[in-house]
Amino acid sequence: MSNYLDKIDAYIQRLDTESLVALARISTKKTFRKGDFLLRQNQNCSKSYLIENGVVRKFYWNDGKEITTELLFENDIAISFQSYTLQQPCREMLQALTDVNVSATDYEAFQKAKKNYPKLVVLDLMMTEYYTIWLEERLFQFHTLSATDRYLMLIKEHPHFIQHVSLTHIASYLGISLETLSRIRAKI
Amino acid sequence: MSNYLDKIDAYIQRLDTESLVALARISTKKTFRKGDFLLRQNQNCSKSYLIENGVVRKFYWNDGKEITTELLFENDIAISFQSYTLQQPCREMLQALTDVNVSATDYEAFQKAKKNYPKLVVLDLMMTEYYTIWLEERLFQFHTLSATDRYLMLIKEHPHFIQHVSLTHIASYLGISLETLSRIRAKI
DNA sequence: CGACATATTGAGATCCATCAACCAATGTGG
DNA sequence: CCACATTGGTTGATGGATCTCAATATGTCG
Repeated sequence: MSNYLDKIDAYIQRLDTESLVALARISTKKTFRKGDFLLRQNQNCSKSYLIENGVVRKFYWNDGKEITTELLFENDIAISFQSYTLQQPCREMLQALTDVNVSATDYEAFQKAKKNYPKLVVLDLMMTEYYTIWLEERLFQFHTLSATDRYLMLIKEHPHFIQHVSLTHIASYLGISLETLSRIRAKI
Repeated sequence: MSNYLDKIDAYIQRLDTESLVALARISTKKTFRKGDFLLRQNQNCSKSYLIENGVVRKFYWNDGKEITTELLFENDIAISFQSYTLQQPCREMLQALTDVNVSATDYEAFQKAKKNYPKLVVLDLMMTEYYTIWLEERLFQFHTLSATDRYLMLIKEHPHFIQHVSLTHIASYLGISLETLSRIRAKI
């Protein structure tokens, strides 16, 4: 899978100057403070945020509880996919867990740029494919792994999560209670 | 969400003749008998199958059990996404649950066609986005809903599933045991 | 009919959530 | 600088949801 990230990276390197300039022109640097929202509930997700440094969490409210669905770090792209794609109000919010620097790209501007620079459509497709494969893997884990196995998988695949994110959010991300996570960790 | 299917459909209707012809030229009708495999484990998923009629199930083996991940009907596209996209051996298999007629499109031929007909890239992106949003919704259900609620959601959103697919496969699709599903149904 | 797949039901075990008490670290106002 | 509140994490007791194993229908097809 990280091969595929390399492939996307290589594709960007090989892009013609015009496409790259067009992309740069619609992107702007932004900074968020710890606790700030990049995207609030029920807003339209009108921008995609490429994280340059810092940590962002994606979550929604369900039954009075926050459910964390994604933890985003350097070089990850923070969007609420459904809201961004359909340009509808979002269920999921994006919040900075640390101070965060991003490169923000406007949805409408990107759509226009894709019309003029078809290679950006290919890029969009590749990035979407990458996210889709990630989703499939995550669904696989929920479908077949126990709480303990999901945690073991997490520390194997994303050891840095533990250092940068509270156990409360990790537990929610794994779909288990904080108490259960605490017990799993104690037992290992 | 079905709005988005309409949007994809409208996009296809508005495609220029050349793109449509190119697409038609790389697609062939095929028939599978009940029980046949459209795709076997560890094969490369080298074709996408647009189902014209019949039912197909996507599943993989885990810990000696079949895990059903998707149930596909008329107008659905049957592929193993990761295998298709990365052209790697697949974990998931595709099997016909009934006699099935499909329109099969070769992966390589489609990649070439996309180079010559950029609108097909847009189409590919739209279909991928649709699948991705479906995956997000499914993950949401695993993340937050109980077995009973997942079943209720299924009969609400996909009432035809019950008529065409055995409870054994439905249970697996919902990530619960056949016995639990049976009890849930008895209680309602 | 017999054989095989499919579904139901019961009993017991296991996993995990919930509720509650407690602890440690950090921050804040006086 | 202390008292206290707040946040984040641990631990224990209990109950509920779901799984597993086993027995028993029910249905289907040669």
